[in-house]
Amino acid sequence: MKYQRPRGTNDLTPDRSPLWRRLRHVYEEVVTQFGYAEVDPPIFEATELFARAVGEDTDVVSKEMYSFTDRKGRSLSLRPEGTAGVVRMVIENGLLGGGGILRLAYWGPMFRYDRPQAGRYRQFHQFGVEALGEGGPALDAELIELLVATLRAAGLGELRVDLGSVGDRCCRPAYVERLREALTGMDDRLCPTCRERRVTNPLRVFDCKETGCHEALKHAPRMLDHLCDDCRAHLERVEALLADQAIPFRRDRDMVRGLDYYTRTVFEVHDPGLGAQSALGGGGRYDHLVEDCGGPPTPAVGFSAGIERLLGVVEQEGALAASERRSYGAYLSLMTPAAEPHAARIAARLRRAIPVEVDFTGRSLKAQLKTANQRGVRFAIILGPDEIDARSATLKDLDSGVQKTLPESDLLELIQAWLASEPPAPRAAPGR
RNA sequence: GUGGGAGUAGCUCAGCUGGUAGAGUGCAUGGUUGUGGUCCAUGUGGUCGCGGGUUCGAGCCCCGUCUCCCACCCCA
Repeated sequence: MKYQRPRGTNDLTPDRSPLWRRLRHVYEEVVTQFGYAEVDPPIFEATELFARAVGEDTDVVSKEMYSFTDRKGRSLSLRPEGTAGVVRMVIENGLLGGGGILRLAYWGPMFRYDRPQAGRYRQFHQFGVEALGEGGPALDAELIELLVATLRAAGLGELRVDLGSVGDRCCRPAYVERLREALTGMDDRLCPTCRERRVTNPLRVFDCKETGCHEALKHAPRMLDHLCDDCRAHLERVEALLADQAIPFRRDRDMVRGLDYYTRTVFEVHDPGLGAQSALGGGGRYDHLVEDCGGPPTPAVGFSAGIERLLGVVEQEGALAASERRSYGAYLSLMTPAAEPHAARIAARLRRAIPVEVDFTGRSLKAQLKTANQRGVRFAIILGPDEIDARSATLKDLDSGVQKTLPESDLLELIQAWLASEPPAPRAAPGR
């Protein structure tokens, strides 16, 4: 094979696109029901935006970005996550002036140079929401509820919500100091990178890849145990609201998310049946990001969810199984090229009501009907020399095998009559 | 970034101790003069991922490389 797709990318092939479209539809429905408006920032932005928003020291920024310089020497990067772009858009377009909560949703491709694995790709897709302008815990709970609602609407049953808090500007500095002290005590057991992190960004030691560091950190102090009163109250309020909505969750003291901008609430949703890459979505509060990016002080919360992973679970569990087949469509079989004008005229008329596919191949009628059957359409329309002469068409119901030749002007009427009455037997093959 | 498994027909896979590449499915044609799904017959199908090496001879052994899968880790 001469060309293959770049490592870690996927082709959305026709057999999977119907399911993809149904997920997209579920996302649109739920997001609309919760009052979120869709936005779509570009898939590349100034590298600096991501470095600033996500954090220079994070894995994502330091080694997973697809960065390039354009023809004028500017450094740009394919977006590794969605929040930074949305925040930039909000500030640049002055969307915060409206009062009330600004509720936004997005869906699109993200890029991270990572080692591919089941459920982990270099180009992957996320949908997510961002809610700006309100700092109270009720909004955090709403987002978790929205995420869970979407996953349930996609047909998932068992879900696990992990909840934590990374503190705020009141309690985090004190905790970081405490952590730094603890790290100093175990200096000899840390890798060189972590020894450096101890000075620059102690929180990042928690996502070190070295097994030795992992062991050493088992008993390091956790943010969750050192929250200030406000942060603790916030977390407990979120938990109470979730309990009230009958959303099962558990506290996760080890949760440290890979992006620097989070404050207070952080959460992830997992599917227990998924294996190593079990996180379907995650997010949290980011009360200072808008300000840090040059906007007015604005508290906010957001999350994103991985569509490929969701698709995997949906396929695996057979949820959303009913296929999107064009059971009401028609397949036009031409027995001679002379029927082409006739076919075009009929197709144009029928397409106002039903999907129509025309077979121009000149193959045998037998072969064309076989294809019609595979397409899963209800009707075949046969156009041969007799039909051309009489300006008629032969309509065949592929479910019952019944067929009738009639003037082309009466075709649509008969199709609609046949559609109104259920076919005698259930359809044999589901087609695609 | 680390470790393990795999790559053979469009698809799913078999291929012994190194000795002339197989099955199922799909596709095509026929059994049917202009009629699908089931069945039968016949046919079509290959850079054995790519590059190098060992050998009289490599799908099989060795080295390199690419890709996929699984796990660690991280996350979506």
